[in-house]
Amino acid sequence: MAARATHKTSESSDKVSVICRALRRAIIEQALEPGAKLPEDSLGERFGVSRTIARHALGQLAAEGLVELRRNRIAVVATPSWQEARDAFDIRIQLEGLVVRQLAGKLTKNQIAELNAHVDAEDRARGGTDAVSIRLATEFHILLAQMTSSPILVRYVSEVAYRCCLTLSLYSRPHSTECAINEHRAIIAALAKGDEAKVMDLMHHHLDSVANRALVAPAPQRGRDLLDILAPYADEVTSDRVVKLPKVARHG
Amino acid sequence: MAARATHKTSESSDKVSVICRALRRAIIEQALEPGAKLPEDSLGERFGVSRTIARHALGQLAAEGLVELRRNRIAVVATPSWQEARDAFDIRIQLEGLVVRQLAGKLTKNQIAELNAHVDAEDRARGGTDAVSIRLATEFHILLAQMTSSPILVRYVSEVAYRCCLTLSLYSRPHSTECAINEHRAIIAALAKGDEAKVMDLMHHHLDSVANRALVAPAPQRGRDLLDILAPYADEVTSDRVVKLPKVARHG
DNA sequence: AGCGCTCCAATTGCATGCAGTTTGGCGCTC
DNA sequence: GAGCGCCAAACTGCATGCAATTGGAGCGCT
Repeated sequence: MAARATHKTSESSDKVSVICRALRRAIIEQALEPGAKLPEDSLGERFGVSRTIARHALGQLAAEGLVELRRNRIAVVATPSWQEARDAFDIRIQLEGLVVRQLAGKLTKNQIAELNAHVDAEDRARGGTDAVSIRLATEFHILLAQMTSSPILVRYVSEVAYRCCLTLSLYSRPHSTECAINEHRAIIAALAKGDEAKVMDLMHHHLDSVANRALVAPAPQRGRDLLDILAPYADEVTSDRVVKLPKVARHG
Repeated sequence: MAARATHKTSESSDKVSVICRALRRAIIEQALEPGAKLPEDSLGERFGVSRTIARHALGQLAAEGLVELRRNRIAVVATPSWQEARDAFDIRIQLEGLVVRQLAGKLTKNQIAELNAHVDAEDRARGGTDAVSIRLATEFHILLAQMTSSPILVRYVSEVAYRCCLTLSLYSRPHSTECAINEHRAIIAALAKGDEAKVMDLMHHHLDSVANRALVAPAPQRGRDLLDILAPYADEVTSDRVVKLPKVARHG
């Protein structure tokens, strides 16, 4: 029972890691929505630490892509563009393909039981809020990744799954988690049977359908900053006056 | 001065990012070998910043997997296990497959020229040290990733490529970069022709062969004084507080 | 000599303080 | 009323200081 897969890279028990975990969870449960401000002072006060620590935690979360940090500006919860969301799902499909390929036919009975227990928990949570359902669904995938015992794979799958979580809260409409739960069960079954091709296919379609359910309109561009949109166009302008557009209000 | 296409996500111009870049480069050029100690004091002294900043930089590099951080212990350059190295290459193959799939047939003339120029540089560097060759080869892949304009893909490919760099310095024998250079040229050609299947295949075999050439047997490393190693990297730091000469005696 | 203990230098963990930058509101002008 | 500039509050960037922990040298015991 080697469940003690503590990542040596980070996530020990120092204060920074605690704050990271708390914020990460708050973000993926949508308690903190994309764009929410995260001033160092407030965080420090809230968690009973100094600004130094809060700052460090924000740095870590920025490295994971959950938080956006701009010099001299208040940190905010990341608001991925639609295209970034799409990219994140593409990457996720590849990575989780790697996971199930490694896992097919190699799961112990205990592991299968653990997975089933998790999905049961997802089932029980169906009555609750969407946020909790989404978190549990995400954690199912992370649990799978952990079973590979590959720290690198765990880290990347976790990160990208959290990112996808974030985009779900931005672009998805009221959620229907039930089919996802069934797909989870199907994946477990195929993994147990050791049918690698089948499980790869299942996982691919599972993630693809989640992505498609979530990322509906090709051009919502909600919450996207005008300057970002115009950035590629400004590159071709040679005048030095393009740098500063007046503060144009977003229509909306 | 030409407009810098710096990504805003991180790597701006604050001191932490500068130190991260310097250390990252020192690590992938094997000036800092896996296992090398990175005390906050020494880093701060060398780069002319306070320990707070050095610490923050170490945190970022740890998040990228280049540095290992253990509570109350001196940070060290990461020493991936052989298995982790193998996993990193597997992930890399998947991610770079995504890159070339997106890029096949979509490159502009300028981009193709840029790629060719880079490989030319690799060619010229063949007489130099292995470290530089390895860095250039890695940067070729990162350059490809950047052409997807997908920040997420760029970040993950960069990270995992750096990690692979690290393992190369641990497990590879005297390098033969020439075939890699030819493979780079072949990839460019296939990308330009838009032959997606071909380029996927080429990239897959390219990375696989690099991995197989590299991951053979461990090689022992010798240690050097940190401050000496970092001397050339500290030049980029613009601070009057930079300490010019090491004043820490090496053992013996 | 070999083994364990103690103690101190080295180093990290964290808070606080100060300086520089951004934000947003207020009043002034047109 | 809309725009512009100014100023204080809020906030970040960074250095420094102090307490806690580590590890290793030196010392004594067996």
